[in-house]
Amino acid sequence: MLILEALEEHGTLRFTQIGRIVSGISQKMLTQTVRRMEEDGLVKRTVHPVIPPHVDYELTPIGHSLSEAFCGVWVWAEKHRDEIERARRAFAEANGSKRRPA
Amino acid sequence: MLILEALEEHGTLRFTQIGRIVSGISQKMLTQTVRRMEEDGLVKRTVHPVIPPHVDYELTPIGHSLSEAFCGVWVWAEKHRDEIERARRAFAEANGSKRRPA
DNA sequence: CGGAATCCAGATTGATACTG
DNA sequence: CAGTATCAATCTGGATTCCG
Repeated sequence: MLILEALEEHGTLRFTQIGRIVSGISQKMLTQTVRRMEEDGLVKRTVHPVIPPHVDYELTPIGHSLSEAFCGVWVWAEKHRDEIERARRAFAEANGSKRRPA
Repeated sequence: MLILEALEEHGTLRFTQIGRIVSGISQKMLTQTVRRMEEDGLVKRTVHPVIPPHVDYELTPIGHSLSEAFCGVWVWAEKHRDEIERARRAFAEANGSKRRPA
């Protein structure tokens, strides 16, 4: 989802640019994920045969449509994140104390 | 997502009923998932102290809202499933043959 | 019925080193 | 720059058994 959103917002990006935007991802996971997205037809991968190598990634129409589909979830997450956090703490306080008494 | 949709469509359900609707899920995963959903405040879990035990699950308002948020993804998946499948086969034929020559 | 506890094979992932 | 290859550690999920 993060890569999807990165490409949705920034348009065409290079490998390391995606890596910087989706900070915390290992280059292995980045490679695997963009490859799978390419397989699925969500992204187009363009290799420019120059030295040093230059590879561009951009969303396909299907990729864009998935990004839009996820928009609702994205908005939901932002909106309810705090509420979820509170629910977790409330649950921990109600049930956790019975399992891990002081 | 499957559990969420099951509860969204059928309303209140019992443990084994969810298991039947979400067929293929192990009871371990079912337990884990409904527990996490309960922790997150997405579902309400009601235990009726009778023998044999009777436990009901239903979505909370937040759970319903998440279900709605996922609706777009759900529709997208149905709509583009075939397209994704085709893209995968096309990719396999274009690239796989170079790595695994006949 | 609705779980909890245990065991275990296999999938994921990060870290690291190497390459054209 | 944009990867690939490999190892090790972790995490996951399924199967099984037991319980009130």
